[in-house]
Amino acid sequence: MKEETRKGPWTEQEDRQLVSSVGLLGDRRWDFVAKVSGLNRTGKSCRLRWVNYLDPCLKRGRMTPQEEYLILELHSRWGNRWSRIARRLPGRTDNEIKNYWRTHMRKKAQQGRTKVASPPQSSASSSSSSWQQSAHPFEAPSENPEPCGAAMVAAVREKRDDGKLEGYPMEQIWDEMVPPAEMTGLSRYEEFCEDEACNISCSPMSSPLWDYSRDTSFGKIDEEFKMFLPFSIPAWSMEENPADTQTLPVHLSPSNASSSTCGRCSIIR
DNA sequence: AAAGCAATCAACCGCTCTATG
DNA sequence: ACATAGAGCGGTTGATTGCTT
Repeated sequence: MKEETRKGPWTEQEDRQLVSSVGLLGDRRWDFVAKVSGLNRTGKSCRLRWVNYLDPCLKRGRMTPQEEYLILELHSRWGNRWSRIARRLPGRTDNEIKNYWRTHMRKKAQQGRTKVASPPQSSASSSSSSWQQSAHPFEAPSENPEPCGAAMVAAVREKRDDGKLEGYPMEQIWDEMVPPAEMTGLSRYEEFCEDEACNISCSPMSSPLWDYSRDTSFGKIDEEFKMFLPFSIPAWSMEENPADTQTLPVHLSPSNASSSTCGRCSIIR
């Protein structure tokens, strides 16, 4: 009988195990990492934990206005392509951005959309003229009847999805919503048109063991890898009944798990 | 103080994509 | 060309936290 893989929240112990394993094995081949680490988790789960929480490249804390703006802008262009958007926000994960969008931005967009969809009869219709007066996209709508930036984007998006812009040129939209240059450091169209060229990403963590591992069968690896690990592996995965939870003799933290440089954030790790 | 509600975020699920044999 | 496994992605859920009444 094989023990079921663990689910749910990660413990500190598991985190440490994963960090040290990734430090040694690299952040690829997650099934392998999961197995060798002795964690009773799926590779998928390990990857997620690393990517969304343990990776030293990650930023913590609130989104900055610049980041907020970028998210808004990129979402208007790419839709729910979270990972793609995340590549433009170093230190932020797709999951984080996705959550953020769901809670903050979508709300804003919806607020604005409602206003756009049903403009006050007395005003000069929902034409571009009213949008032009709106303040910075991230200013809260408050009593201001004008749609916020998110609303503009939402409205524009609806039109674009249609394939029609209905006489409202993108250039104009950009002019209305783009913040001062120093805010994003981007040059609008050029910046976004390059698209896939923007591969700001962490290069996979290299590991001396890595090349070795990919050519080797698990059966063989199991024994051979034990000697590299800073903690003892229980009978674990190869046995029917992985026994104890081992304690780590090492003091590993995300910042000292390895000494390679992260290409995405330049953090020496 | 406590109950109810909303917001937030970590984690899982199912699907698709990609690399490899 | 096809099958398979692993990785990645987006959507969703559930637990936790913070706020309001």
